[in-house]
Amino acid sequence: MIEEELMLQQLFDEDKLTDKQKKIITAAIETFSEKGYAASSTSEIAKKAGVAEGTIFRHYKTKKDLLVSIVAPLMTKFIAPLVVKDFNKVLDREYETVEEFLRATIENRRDLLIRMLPVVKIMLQEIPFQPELRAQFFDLVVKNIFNSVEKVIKGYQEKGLLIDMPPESIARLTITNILGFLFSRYILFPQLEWDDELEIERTIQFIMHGLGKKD
Amino acid sequence: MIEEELMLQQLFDEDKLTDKQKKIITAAIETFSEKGYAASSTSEIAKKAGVAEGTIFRHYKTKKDLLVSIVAPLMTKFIAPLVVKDFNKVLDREYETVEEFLRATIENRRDLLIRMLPVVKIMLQEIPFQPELRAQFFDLVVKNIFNSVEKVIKGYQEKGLLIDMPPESIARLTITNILGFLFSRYILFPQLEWDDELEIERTIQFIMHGLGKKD
DNA sequence: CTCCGAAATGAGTGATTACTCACTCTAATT
DNA sequence: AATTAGAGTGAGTAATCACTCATTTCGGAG
Repeated sequence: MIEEELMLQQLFDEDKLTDKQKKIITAAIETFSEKGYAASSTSEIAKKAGVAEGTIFRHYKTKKDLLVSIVAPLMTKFIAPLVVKDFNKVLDREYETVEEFLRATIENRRDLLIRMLPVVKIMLQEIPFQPELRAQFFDLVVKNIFNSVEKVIKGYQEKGLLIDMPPESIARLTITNILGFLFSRYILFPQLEWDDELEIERTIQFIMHGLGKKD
Repeated sequence: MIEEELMLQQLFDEDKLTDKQKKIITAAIETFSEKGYAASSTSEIAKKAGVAEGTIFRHYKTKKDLLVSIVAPLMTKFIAPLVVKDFNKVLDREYETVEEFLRATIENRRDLLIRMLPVVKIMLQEIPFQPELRAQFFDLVVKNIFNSVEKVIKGYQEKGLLIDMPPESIARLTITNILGFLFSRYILFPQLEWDDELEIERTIQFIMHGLGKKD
Protein backbone atom coordinates (compact mmCIF):
# COMPACT_ATOMS: atom_id res chain seq x y z
CA MET A 1 0.00 0.00 0.00
CA ILE A 2 2.69 2.41 1.05
CA GLU A 3 4.94 1.43 -1.79
CA GLU A 4 2.16 1.65 -4.33
CA GLU A 5 1.28 5.11 -3.13
CA LEU A 6 4.92 6.03 -3.37
CA MET A 7 5.01 4.72 -6.88
CA LEU A 8 1.98 6.65 -8.03
CA GLN A 9 3.11 9.65 -6.00
CA GLN A 10 6.48 9.59 -7.66
CA LEU A 11 4.82 9.28 -11.03
CA PHE A 12 2.44 12.11 -10.23
CA ASP A 13 4.99 14.44 -8.67
CA GLU A 14 7.49 14.40 -11.46
CA ASP A 15 5.02 15.84 -13.91
CA LYS A 16 3.28 18.09 -11.37
CA LEU A 17 -0.17 16.81 -12.18
CA THR A 18 -3.37 18.40 -10.92
CA ASP A 19 -5.96 16.56 -8.85
CA LYS A 20 -8.14 15.99 -11.88
CA GLN A 21 -5.25 14.56 -13.85
CA LYS A 22 -4.51 12.09 -11.09
CA LYS A 23 -8.15 11.09 -11.03
CA ILE A 24 -8.13 10.62 -14.80
CA ILE A 25 -5.07 8.36 -14.65
CA THR A 26 -6.46 6.32 -11.79
CA ALA A 27 -9.81 5.92 -13.54
CA ALA A 28 -8.12 5.05 -16.82
CA ILE A 29 -5.96 2.34 -15.23
CA GLU A 30 -9.02 0.85 -13.58
CA THR A 31 -11.13 0.92 -16.72
CA PHE A 32 -8.46 -0.28 -19.15
CA SER A 33 -7.59 -3.11 -16.81
CA GLU A 34 -11.19 -4.24 -16.39
CA LYS A 35 -12.46 -3.98 -19.95
CA GLY A 36 -9.40 -3.61 -22.12
CA TYR A 37 -8.27 -0.51 -23.97
CA ALA A 38 -10.46 -0.80 -27.06
CA ALA A 39 -13.60 -1.57 -25.06
CA SER A 40 -13.13 1.40 -22.72
CA SER A 41 -14.73 4.68 -23.72
CA THR A 42 -13.37 8.08 -22.83
CA SER A 43 -16.82 9.13 -21.61
CA GLU A 44 -16.81 6.24 -19.14
CA ILE A 45 -13.34 7.13 -17.90
CA ALA A 46 -14.40 10.76 -17.50
CA LYS A 47 -17.47 9.76 -15.55
CA LYS A 48 -15.48 7.45 -13.28
CA ALA A 49 -12.92 10.19 -12.70
CA GLY A 50 -15.64 12.74 -11.94
CA VAL A 51 -14.39 14.96 -14.70
CA ALA A 52 -15.72 16.42 -17.93
CA GLU A 53 -14.80 14.46 -21.02
CA GLY A 54 -13.11 17.51 -22.50
CA THR A 55 -10.71 17.60 -19.57
CA ILE A 56 -9.21 14.30 -20.69
CA PHE A 57 -8.46 15.70 -24.12
CA ARG A 58 -7.01 18.87 -22.66
CA HIS A 59 -4.19 16.80 -21.20
CA TYR A 60 -4.02 13.91 -23.63
CA LYS A 61 -4.35 14.61 -27.32
CA THR A 62 -5.84 11.23 -28.10
CA LYS A 63 -7.15 8.18 -26.31
CA LYS A 64 -4.04 6.28 -27.32
CA ASP A 65 -1.94 9.10 -25.88
CA LEU A 66 -3.67 8.46 -22.56
CA LEU A 67 -2.78 4.78 -22.75
CA VAL A 68 0.85 5.44 -23.60
CA SER A 69 1.11 8.13 -20.93
CA ILE A 70 0.11 5.55 -18.36
CA VAL A 71 2.11 2.56 -19.48
CA ALA A 72 5.33 4.11 -20.77
CA PRO A 73 6.52 5.90 -17.61
CA LEU A 74 5.62 2.89 -15.51
CA MET A 75 7.82 0.77 -17.71
CA THR A 76 10.80 3.11 -17.44
CA LYS A 77 10.53 4.38 -13.91
CA PHE A 78 9.01 1.46 -12.17
CA ILE A 79 8.95 -2.00 -13.62
CA ALA A 80 12.53 -2.20 -14.82
CA PRO A 81 14.01 -0.83 -11.55
CA LEU A 82 11.67 -3.02 -9.53
CA VAL A 83 12.83 -6.17 -11.20
CA VAL A 84 16.49 -5.24 -11.27
CA LYS A 85 16.62 -3.66 -7.79
CA ASP A 86 19.13 -5.11 -5.37
CA PHE A 87 20.79 -7.25 -8.00
CA ASN A 88 24.10 -5.75 -6.96
CA LYS A 89 23.67 -7.45 -3.60
CA VAL A 90 24.30 -10.68 -5.42
CA LEU A 91 27.57 -9.48 -6.75
CA ASP A 92 28.42 -8.30 -3.22
CA ARG A 93 27.98 -11.95 -2.20
CA GLU A 94 25.02 -11.15 -0.01
CA TYR A 95 23.31 -14.27 -1.29
CA GLU A 96 25.59 -17.26 -1.36
CA THR A 97 23.19 -19.59 -3.15
CA VAL A 98 20.87 -19.10 -6.09
CA GLU A 99 17.94 -20.38 -4.03
CA GLU A 100 18.39 -17.65 -1.46
CA PHE A 101 18.62 -15.05 -4.17
CA LEU A 102 15.51 -16.29 -5.99
CA ARG A 103 13.51 -16.57 -2.80
CA ALA A 104 14.49 -13.11 -1.64
CA THR A 105 13.77 -11.64 -5.06
CA ILE A 106 10.35 -13.19 -5.44
CA GLU A 107 9.16 -12.71 -1.85
CA ASN A 108 10.46 -9.19 -1.85
CA ARG A 109 8.49 -8.06 -4.83
CA ARG A 110 5.41 -10.23 -4.67
CA ASP A 111 3.09 -7.83 -2.86
CA LEU A 112 4.16 -5.01 -5.07
CA LEU A 113 3.68 -7.10 -8.19
CA ILE A 114 0.17 -8.01 -7.07
CA ARG A 115 -0.73 -4.35 -6.74
CA MET A 116 0.77 -3.63 -10.10
CA LEU A 117 -1.42 -6.27 -11.69
CA PRO A 118 -3.86 -3.78 -13.22
CA VAL A 119 -1.05 -2.11 -15.13
CA VAL A 120 0.59 -5.44 -15.94
CA LYS A 121 -2.74 -6.63 -17.30
CA ILE A 122 -2.98 -3.56 -19.50
CA MET A 123 0.55 -4.13 -20.76
CA LEU A 124 -0.06 -7.80 -21.52
CA GLN A 125 -3.27 -6.84 -23.26
CA GLU A 126 -2.02 -4.05 -25.43
CA ILE A 127 1.57 -4.90 -26.26
CA PRO A 128 0.51 -7.36 -28.97
CA PHE A 129 -1.52 -4.67 -30.71
CA GLN A 130 0.42 -1.45 -30.07
CA PRO A 131 3.72 -1.49 -31.95
CA GLU A 132 4.73 1.71 -30.15
CA LEU A 133 4.30 0.06 -26.75
CA ARG A 134 5.97 -3.12 -27.91
CA ALA A 135 9.05 -1.24 -29.07
CA GLN A 136 9.23 0.67 -25.79
CA PHE A 137 8.68 -2.47 -23.79
CA PHE A 138 11.48 -4.15 -25.64
CA ASP A 139 13.96 -1.30 -25.32
CA LEU A 140 13.23 -0.24 -21.77
CA VAL A 141 12.22 -3.39 -19.98
CA VAL A 142 13.38 -6.50 -21.79
CA LYS A 143 16.88 -5.33 -22.65
CA ASN A 144 17.51 -3.93 -19.17
CA ILE A 145 16.17 -6.93 -17.37
CA PHE A 146 17.94 -9.45 -19.54
CA ASN A 147 21.18 -7.51 -19.20
CA SER A 148 21.01 -7.41 -15.42
CA VAL A 149 19.77 -10.94 -15.09
CA GLU A 150 22.53 -12.19 -17.34
CA LYS A 151 25.15 -10.47 -15.21
CA VAL A 152 23.78 -12.19 -12.12
CA ILE A 153 23.69 -15.49 -13.94
CA LYS A 154 27.31 -15.16 -15.07
CA GLY A 155 28.28 -14.41 -11.50
CA TYR A 156 26.70 -17.61 -10.26
CA GLN A 157 28.08 -19.55 -13.19
CA GLU A 158 31.59 -18.46 -12.25
CA LYS A 159 30.94 -19.70 -8.74
CA GLY A 160 29.96 -23.03 -10.28
CA LEU A 161 26.41 -22.79 -8.96
CA LEU A 162 24.71 -22.81 -12.36
CA ILE A 163 25.10 -25.03 -15.39
CA ASP A 164 26.88 -23.76 -18.49
CA MET A 165 23.81 -23.10 -20.59
CA PRO A 166 23.97 -19.67 -22.34
CA PRO A 167 22.85 -16.92 -19.94
CA GLU A 168 20.07 -15.69 -22.22
CA SER A 169 18.48 -19.14 -22.22
CA ILE A 170 18.82 -19.45 -18.45
CA ALA A 171 17.29 -15.99 -18.13
CA ARG A 172 14.41 -16.89 -20.41
CA LEU A 173 13.67 -20.09 -18.52
CA THR A 174 13.91 -18.47 -15.10
CA ILE A 175 11.76 -15.50 -16.00
CA THR A 176 9.25 -17.78 -17.72
CA ASN A 177 8.76 -19.74 -14.51
CA ILE A 178 8.39 -16.73 -12.25
CA LEU A 179 5.96 -15.02 -14.60
CA GLY A 180 4.23 -18.33 -15.28
CA PHE A 181 3.49 -18.75 -11.59
CA LEU A 182 2.23 -15.18 -11.18
CA PHE A 183 0.17 -15.39 -14.36
CA SER A 184 -1.44 -18.69 -13.31
CA ARG A 185 -1.96 -17.52 -9.78
CA TYR A 186 -3.37 -14.05 -10.28
CA ILE A 187 -4.71 -13.78 -13.82
CA LEU A 188 -5.73 -17.21 -15.14
CA PHE A 189 -6.90 -19.02 -12.03
CA PRO A 190 -7.31 -16.59 -9.15
CA GLN A 191 -10.44 -18.51 -8.15
CA LEU A 192 -8.48 -21.66 -7.25
CA GLU A 193 -7.15 -22.15 -3.77
CA TRP A 194 -3.43 -21.54 -3.73
CA ASP A 195 -0.85 -22.15 -1.06
CA ASP A 196 1.36 -19.31 -2.20
CA GLU A 197 4.41 -19.95 -0.05
CA LEU A 198 4.41 -23.63 -0.93
CA GLU A 199 3.97 -23.04 -4.64
CA ILE A 200 6.73 -20.43 -4.68
CA GLU A 201 9.00 -22.86 -2.92
CA ARG A 202 8.19 -25.56 -5.47
CA THR A 203 8.83 -23.14 -8.30
CA ILE A 204 12.21 -22.23 -6.86
CA GLN A 205 13.12 -25.85 -6.30
CA PHE A 206 12.03 -26.67 -9.82
CA ILE A 207 14.12 -23.90 -11.27
CA MET A 208 17.13 -24.87 -9.19
CA HIS A 209 17.14 -28.55 -9.79
CA GLY A 210 16.85 -27.69 -13.42
CA LEU A 211 19.70 -25.25 -13.42
CA GLY A 212 21.78 -26.18 -10.39
CA LYS A 213 24.98 -28.02 -11.09
CA LYS A 214 25.23 -31.32 -9.28
CA ASP A 215 28.65 -31.93 -7.80
CA MET B 1 -1.27 -26.88 -44.09
CA ILE B 2 -2.97 -30.20 -44.61
CA GLU B 3 -3.76 -30.60 -40.95
CA GLU B 4 -5.00 -27.09 -40.60
CA GLU B 5 -7.32 -27.56 -43.53
CA LEU B 6 -8.51 -30.78 -41.96
CA MET B 7 -9.16 -28.99 -38.74
CA LEU B 8 -11.19 -26.23 -40.34
CA GLN B 9 -12.84 -28.75 -42.65
CA GLN B 10 -13.89 -30.83 -39.69
CA LEU B 11 -15.19 -27.75 -37.98
CA PHE B 12 -17.04 -26.66 -41.10
CA ASP B 13 -18.48 -30.06 -41.99
CA GLU B 14 -20.09 -30.82 -38.70
CA ASP B 15 -22.33 -27.81 -38.90
CA LYS B 16 -22.82 -27.96 -42.68
CA LEU B 17 -21.80 -24.40 -43.25
CA THR B 18 -22.22 -22.54 -46.52
CA ASP B 19 -19.34 -21.02 -48.46
CA LYS B 20 -20.16 -17.58 -47.14
CA GLN B 21 -20.19 -18.81 -43.57
CA LYS B 22 -16.75 -20.32 -44.00
CA LYS B 23 -15.50 -17.06 -45.44
CA ILE B 24 -17.01 -15.16 -42.52
CA ILE B 25 -15.30 -17.40 -39.97
CA THR B 26 -11.95 -17.21 -41.74
CA ALA B 27 -12.18 -13.43 -42.00
CA ALA B 28 -13.27 -13.12 -38.38
CA ILE B 29 -10.36 -15.20 -37.12
CA GLU B 30 -7.94 -13.10 -39.13
CA THR B 31 -9.40 -9.80 -37.99
CA PHE B 32 -9.87 -10.68 -34.33
CA SER B 33 -6.34 -12.01 -34.21
CA GLU B 34 -4.81 -8.92 -35.78
CA LYS B 35 -6.72 -6.16 -34.00
CA GLY B 36 -8.42 -7.84 -31.08
CA TYR B 37 -12.13 -8.48 -30.67
CA ALA B 38 -13.26 -5.07 -29.44
CA ALA B 39 -11.30 -3.18 -32.09
CA SER B 40 -12.67 -5.30 -34.94
CA SER B 41 -15.82 -4.05 -36.64
CA THR B 42 -18.39 -6.31 -38.22
CA SER B 43 -18.35 -4.15 -41.36
CA GLU B 44 -14.62 -4.79 -41.73
CA ILE B 45 -15.08 -8.53 -41.29
CA ALA B 46 -17.87 -8.52 -43.85
CA LYS B 47 -15.73 -6.63 -46.34
CA LYS B 48 -12.79 -8.98 -45.81
CA ALA B 49 -15.09 -11.99 -46.25
CA GLY B 50 -16.59 -10.52 -49.41
CA VAL B 51 -20.03 -10.64 -47.86
CA ALA B 52 -22.77 -8.21 -46.91
CA GLU B 53 -22.77 -7.15 -43.29
CA GLY B 54 -26.30 -8.46 -42.86
CA THR B 55 -25.15 -11.94 -43.79
CA ILE B 56 -23.04 -12.09 -40.66
CA PHE B 57 -26.04 -11.34 -38.48
CA ARG B 58 -28.17 -13.89 -40.34
CA HIS B 59 -25.93 -16.61 -38.95
CA TYR B 60 -24.70 -15.05 -35.73
CA LYS B 61 -27.14 -13.13 -33.62
CA THR B 62 -24.53 -10.80 -32.17
CA LYS B 63 -20.88 -9.97 -32.63
CA LYS B 64 -20.07 -11.78 -29.39
CA ASP B 65 -21.94 -14.80 -30.73
CA LEU B 66 -19.53 -14.81 -33.66
CA LEU B 67 -16.56 -14.78 -31.30
CA VAL B 68 -17.92 -17.60 -29.17
CA SER B 69 -18.85 -19.62 -32.25
CA ILE B 70 -15.25 -19.50 -33.35
CA VAL B 71 -13.46 -20.10 -30.09
CA ALA B 72 -15.75 -22.53 -28.27
CA PRO B 73 -15.81 -25.41 -30.80
CA LEU B 74 -12.07 -25.08 -31.32
CA MET B 75 -11.58 -25.51 -27.61
CA THR B 76 -13.76 -28.62 -27.42
CA LYS B 77 -13.01 -30.33 -30.70
CA PHE B 78 -9.49 -29.31 -31.34
CA ILE B 79 -7.24 -27.91 -28.69
CA ALA B 80 -8.01 -30.37 -25.93
CA PRO B 81 -7.69 -33.46 -28.20
CA LEU B 82 -4.57 -32.01 -29.77
CA VAL B 83 -2.81 -31.61 -26.48
CA VAL B 84 -4.00 -34.87 -25.02
CA LYS B 85 -3.61 -36.96 -28.20
CA ASP B 86 -1.39 -40.03 -27.95
CA PHE B 87 -1.02 -39.76 -24.21
CA ASN B 88 -2.11 -43.38 -23.99
CA LYS B 89 1.08 -44.30 -25.81
CA VAL B 90 2.89 -43.39 -22.63
CA LEU B 91 0.84 -45.79 -20.60
CA ASP B 92 1.51 -48.40 -23.28
CA ARG B 93 5.19 -47.82 -22.49
CA GLU B 94 5.90 -46.49 -25.96
CA TYR B 95 8.11 -43.85 -24.40
CA GLU B 96 10.42 -45.21 -21.77
CA THR B 97 11.75 -41.86 -20.59
CA VAL B 98 10.06 -38.56 -19.89
CA GLU B 99 12.48 -36.79 -22.23
CA GLU B 100 11.40 -38.92 -25.14
CA PHE B 101 7.77 -38.30 -24.34
CA LEU B 102 8.22 -34.54 -24.00
CA ARG B 103 10.26 -34.30 -27.16
CA ALA B 104 7.77 -36.32 -29.16
CA THR B 105 4.86 -34.34 -27.77
CA ILE B 106 6.35 -30.93 -28.48
CA GLU B 107 7.87 -31.72 -31.89
CA ASN B 108 4.72 -33.49 -32.92
CA ARG B 109 2.45 -30.57 -32.31
CA ARG B 110 4.68 -27.61 -32.94
CA ASP B 111 3.78 -26.95 -36.57
CA LEU B 112 0.14 -27.34 -35.79
CA LEU B 113 0.40 -25.02 -32.81
CA ILE B 114 2.08 -22.39 -34.95
CA ARG B 115 -0.81 -22.45 -37.39
CA MET B 116 -3.28 -22.27 -34.56
CA LEU B 117 -1.60 -19.15 -33.25
CA PRO B 118 -4.29 -16.78 -34.58
CA VAL B 119 -6.94 -18.59 -32.58
CA VAL B 120 -4.65 -18.96 -29.59
CA LYS B 121 -4.02 -15.24 -29.73
CA ILE B 122 -7.76 -14.56 -29.74
CA MET B 123 -8.23 -16.86 -26.78
CA LEU B 124 -5.42 -15.26 -24.79
CA GLN B 125 -6.87 -11.87 -25.61
CA GLU B 126 -10.48 -12.47 -24.76
CA ILE B 127 -10.45 -15.00 -21.95
CA PRO B 128 -9.62 -12.34 -19.34
CA PHE B 129 -12.64 -10.27 -20.39
CA GLN B 130 -15.25 -12.84 -21.43
CA PRO B 131 -16.48 -14.77 -18.38
CA GLU B 132 -18.39 -17.12 -20.70
CA LEU B 133 -15.21 -18.04 -22.56
CA ARG B 134 -13.22 -18.31 -19.35
CA ALA B 135 -15.71 -20.76 -17.87
CA GLN B 136 -15.71 -22.85 -21.05
CA PHE B 137 -11.95 -22.73 -21.26
CA PHE B 138 -11.67 -23.92 -17.71
CA ASP B 139 -14.21 -26.75 -18.04
CA LEU B 140 -13.26 -28.01 -21.47
CA VAL B 141 -9.55 -27.40 -21.77
CA VAL B 142 -7.91 -26.95 -18.43
CA LYS B 143 -9.67 -29.77 -16.59
CA ASN B 144 -9.18 -32.22 -19.46
CA ILE B 145 -5.57 -31.37 -19.99
CA PHE B 146 -4.67 -31.40 -16.33
CA ASN B 147 -6.47 -34.70 -15.86
CA SER B 148 -4.64 -36.37 -18.72
CA VAL B 149 -1.32 -34.81 -17.88
CA GLU B 150 -1.65 -35.87 -14.27
CA LYS B 151 -2.30 -39.48 -15.32
CA VAL B 152 0.86 -39.46 -17.39
CA ILE B 153 2.77 -37.90 -14.54
CA LYS B 154 1.56 -40.49 -12.07
CA GLY B 155 2.64 -43.21 -14.51
CA TYR B 156 6.14 -41.84 -14.66
CA GLN B 157 6.19 -41.26 -10.92
CA GLU B 158 5.40 -44.93 -10.35
CA LYS B 159 8.31 -45.81 -12.61
CA GLY B 160 10.47 -43.62 -10.40
CA LEU B 161 11.30 -41.25 -13.24
CA LEU B 162 9.76 -38.16 -11.67
CA ILE B 163 10.09 -36.63 -8.22
CA ASP B 164 7.26 -36.91 -5.72
CA MET B 165 5.92 -33.38 -6.07
CA PRO B 166 2.08 -33.34 -6.37
CA PRO B 167 1.05 -34.02 -9.99
CA GLU B 168 -0.88 -30.79 -10.34
CA SER B 169 2.22 -28.78 -9.49
CA ILE B 170 4.36 -30.81 -11.86
CA ALA B 171 1.71 -30.30 -14.53
CA ARG B 172 1.61 -26.57 -13.90
CA LEU B 173 5.38 -26.25 -14.10
CA THR B 174 5.69 -28.37 -17.22
CA ILE B 175 2.88 -26.65 -19.09
CA THR B 176 4.22 -23.26 -18.02
CA ASN B 177 7.56 -24.00 -19.64
CA ILE B 178 6.14 -25.34 -22.89
CA LEU B 179 3.72 -22.44 -23.25
CA GLY B 180 6.39 -20.01 -22.05
CA PHE B 181 8.66 -21.06 -24.87
CA LEU B 182 5.92 -20.83 -27.50
CA PHE B 183 4.72 -17.49 -26.15
CA SER B 184 8.22 -16.00 -26.14
CA ARG B 185 9.05 -17.48 -29.50
CA TYR B 186 5.95 -16.67 -31.51
CA ILE B 187 4.07 -13.87 -29.78
CA LEU B 188 6.44 -11.73 -27.70
CA PHE B 189 9.69 -11.86 -29.66
CA PRO B 190 9.10 -13.35 -33.09
CA GLN B 191 11.54 -10.80 -34.46
CA LEU B 192 14.50 -12.30 -32.60
CA GLU B 193 16.58 -15.03 -34.19
CA TRP B 194 15.70 -18.35 -32.65
CA ASP B 195 17.31 -21.75 -32.99
CA ASP B 196 14.08 -23.60 -32.42
CA GLU B 197 15.42 -27.14 -32.12
CA LEU B 198 18.14 -26.06 -29.73
CA GLU B 199 15.79 -24.01 -27.57
CA ILE B 200 13.27 -26.83 -27.40
CA GLU B 201 16.04 -29.19 -26.36
CA ARG B 202 17.15 -26.78 -23.64
CA THR B 203 13.60 -26.41 -22.44
CA ILE B 204 13.20 -30.19 -22.20
CA GLN B 205 16.51 -30.57 -20.41
CA PHE B 206 15.54 -27.79 -18.04
CA ILE B 207 12.23 -29.39 -17.27
CA MET B 208 13.82 -32.80 -16.78
CA HIS B 209 16.68 -31.86 -14.56
CA GLY B 210 14.15 -30.02 -12.50
CA LEU B 211 11.80 -32.92 -12.19
CA GLY B 212 13.93 -35.98 -12.85
CA LYS B 213 14.85 -38.00 -9.82
CA LYS B 214 18.57 -38.42 -9.36
CA ASP B 215 19.49 -41.94 -8.35
C1' DC C 1 -41.06 -23.12 -66.30
C1' DT C 2 -43.25 -22.13 -61.64
C1' DC C 3 -42.96 -21.89 -57.16
C1' DC C 4 -41.05 -21.58 -52.60
C1' DG C 5 -38.15 -21.13 -48.72
C1' DA C 6 -33.80 -20.14 -47.35
C1' DA C 7 -29.72 -17.23 -48.21
C1' DA C 8 -28.11 -12.98 -49.05
C1' DT C 9 -28.36 -8.23 -49.45
C1' DG C 10 -27.36 -3.17 -48.33
C1' DA C 11 -29.56 0.97 -47.22
C1' DG C 12 -31.09 2.55 -42.95
C1' DT C 13 -31.45 2.86 -37.56
C1' DG C 14 -30.45 4.85 -33.16
C1' DA C 15 -26.76 4.65 -30.12
C1' DT C 16 -22.14 5.49 -29.12
C1' DT C 17 -17.62 6.81 -30.37
C1' DA C 18 -13.38 9.88 -30.07
C1' DC C 19 -12.62 14.39 -30.32
C1' DT C 20 -13.52 19.88 -30.77
C1' DC C 21 -14.34 24.37 -29.40
C1' DA C 22 -16.19 28.49 -27.58
C1' DC C 23 -16.62 29.53 -23.17
C1' DT C 24 -16.20 29.99 -17.82
C1' DC C 25 -13.67 29.75 -13.73
C1' DT C 26 -9.66 30.21 -10.75
C1' DA C 27 -5.68 32.00 -8.98
C1' DA C 28 -1.48 34.35 -9.37
C1' DT C 29 0.81 38.69 -11.14
C1' DT C 30 1.04 43.36 -11.98
C1' DA D 1 -8.67 46.32 -9.65
C1' DA D 2 -7.23 44.75 -14.04
C1' DT D 3 -4.97 41.32 -16.72
C1' DT D 4 -3.70 36.91 -18.04
C1' DA D 5 -2.80 32.00 -18.54
C1' DG D 6 -4.15 27.76 -18.02
C1' DA D 7 -7.56 24.28 -16.05
C1' DG D 8 -11.94 22.79 -16.66
C1' DT D 9 -16.31 22.50 -18.99
C1' DG D 10 -20.18 20.31 -21.72
C1' DA D 11 -22.86 20.85 -25.68
C1' DG D 12 -21.94 19.66 -30.23
C1' DT D 13 -19.95 16.96 -34.43
C1' DA D 14 -18.93 13.76 -37.85
C1' DA D 15 -17.85 9.18 -38.01
C1' DT D 16 -18.52 4.73 -36.85
C1' DC D 17 -20.69 1.17 -34.30
C1' DA D 18 -23.67 -3.19 -33.94
C1' DC D 19 -27.72 -4.50 -35.61
C1' DT D 20 -32.51 -4.53 -38.47
C1' DC D 21 -35.51 -5.35 -42.15
C1' DA D 22 -37.85 -4.97 -46.47
C1' DT D 23 -36.40 -6.65 -50.61
C1' DT D 24 -33.89 -9.42 -54.03
C1' DT D 25 -31.38 -13.55 -55.48
C1' DC D 26 -30.64 -18.36 -55.66
C1' DG D 27 -31.25 -23.37 -56.01
C1' DG D 28 -33.85 -27.27 -55.96
C1' DA D 29 -38.64 -29.67 -56.03
C1' DG D 30 -42.78 -30.38 -58.51
